[in-house]
Amino acid sequence: MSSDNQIAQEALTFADLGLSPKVLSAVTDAGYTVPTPIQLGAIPHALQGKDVLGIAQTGTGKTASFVLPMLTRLEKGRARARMPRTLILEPTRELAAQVEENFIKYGKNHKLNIALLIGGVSFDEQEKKLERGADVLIATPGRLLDHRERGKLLLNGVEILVIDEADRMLDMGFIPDIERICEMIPFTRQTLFFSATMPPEITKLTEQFLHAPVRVEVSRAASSSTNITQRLVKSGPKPWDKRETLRNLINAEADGLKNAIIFCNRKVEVAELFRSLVKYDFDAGALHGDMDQRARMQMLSNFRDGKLKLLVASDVAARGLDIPEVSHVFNYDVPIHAEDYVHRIGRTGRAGRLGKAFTIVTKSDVKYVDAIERLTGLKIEWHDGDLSTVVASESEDDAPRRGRGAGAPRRSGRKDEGERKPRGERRPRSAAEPKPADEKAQHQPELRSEPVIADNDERPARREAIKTENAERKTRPERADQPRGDRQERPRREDRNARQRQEDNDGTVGFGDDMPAFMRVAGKV
DNA sequence: AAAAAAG
Repeated sequence: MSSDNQIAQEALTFADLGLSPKVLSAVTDAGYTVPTPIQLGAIPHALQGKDVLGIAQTGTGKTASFVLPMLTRLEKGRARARMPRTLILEPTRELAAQVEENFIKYGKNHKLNIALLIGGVSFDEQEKKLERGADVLIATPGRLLDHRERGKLLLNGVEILVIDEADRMLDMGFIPDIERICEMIPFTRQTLFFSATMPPEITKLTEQFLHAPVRVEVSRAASSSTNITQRLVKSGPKPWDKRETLRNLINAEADGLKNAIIFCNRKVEVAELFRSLVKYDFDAGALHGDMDQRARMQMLSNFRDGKLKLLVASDVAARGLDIPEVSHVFNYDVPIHAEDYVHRIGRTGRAGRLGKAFTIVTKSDVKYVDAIERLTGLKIEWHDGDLSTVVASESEDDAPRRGRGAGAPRRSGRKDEGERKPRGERRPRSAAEPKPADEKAQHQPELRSEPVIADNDERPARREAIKTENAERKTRPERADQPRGDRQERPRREDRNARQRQEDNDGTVGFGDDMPAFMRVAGKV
């Protein structure tokens, strides 16, 4: 460990790490000169053929810390048919694709065959690539094993094995698969193993499959990072309350909001919230695991390229995805598992940038917030007053407003909202309805919110640009390969009331009738 | 109270 430190102190640029000229030139072309701590710690050892145990979050430069030495080592030798020379295991399809992009970027001076084996796409092309002999094989476990069972893949030629995001593999129940795969690969391989955390199961795995690993640990940037401003935002409990809270928040943050990921706990909510935001003319897209794979990729790349401002997503997007310059994370739902919170907000404030993370909290979420604060050891401030200042009402579903004393007469027959259209975004009460006088004081927001970086002079132009791009995007024939045919079941309501939007962003983007079918799918029950 | 990954 002292040797790591020495290397870290002496080697200050990529040129000092022992990478090949081809790799170095690609790194330089990509605009990088100074390695991150994980790269400094891992690359020299990886080049020497040692096993590495890297404990690091994404956003720390972890991917390059195995891609670059692998490329250097791959310069000697050739792949044989169906016998890949290296294997990288990733927990999600998006992460796998992201690693492939890294190999393409940094391997541009090499002639390497790269194969990406992930589910949701056809086998044919993947098999062709295997047949041709893959230098680099990047895979999610399920599809990899599938190929192997079909006899299209032999793993006994693998020289380097990378297991990435091991703790997430654990969460997702992949460990048995990982063990199986590890056992198929020769003992003589080099193993590079990465995990953000080291729960006991993972430690056991490393003891089982790593040989005298060099341990490289970098301080967790994301979890305790001070460059992310975190706030809790009070909200009423109903979907329309939360959606309104979110809209208000997005509008209030408009000046500093370059782009944002909005996390929901469930796929259904992703689809619903997405539809709602589009209806309100926000530049939004959606991403969750039930979407067609092509659409997932498309959404992600649009968001990454800045063609899409808001990405409504499930936790498929919570970990690992490397999207630089996400300015905001909104937790539309408080994550049930506290660790997920850390991963979600880690999508912003990356690479030393400033980020903001807002979490919408209803009364019933308080216990989850407590768990998050316990985990992170931080008390998260309220954005504009805590829940005691929100409408004191919200017993389950009725109670338009529990004015104290003689309650306002309930509207009869409104016990369940069966006949109401939740999609209509109607609010059960008027926003202008005054609070009882004795509660007014509490209603004042604490005027101590953080300063916002002012760059509003460029904003309108930027918005226009985004709208234009969005309009282009929606003309893509996205639904061509959509298998499910339940679009017509849902009555369309295209008669928008003009009063729905008194905001300035009435440029009418959104999908309207062009909304791709996959967006609707998850909303079905 | 979930999501993800094989189909």
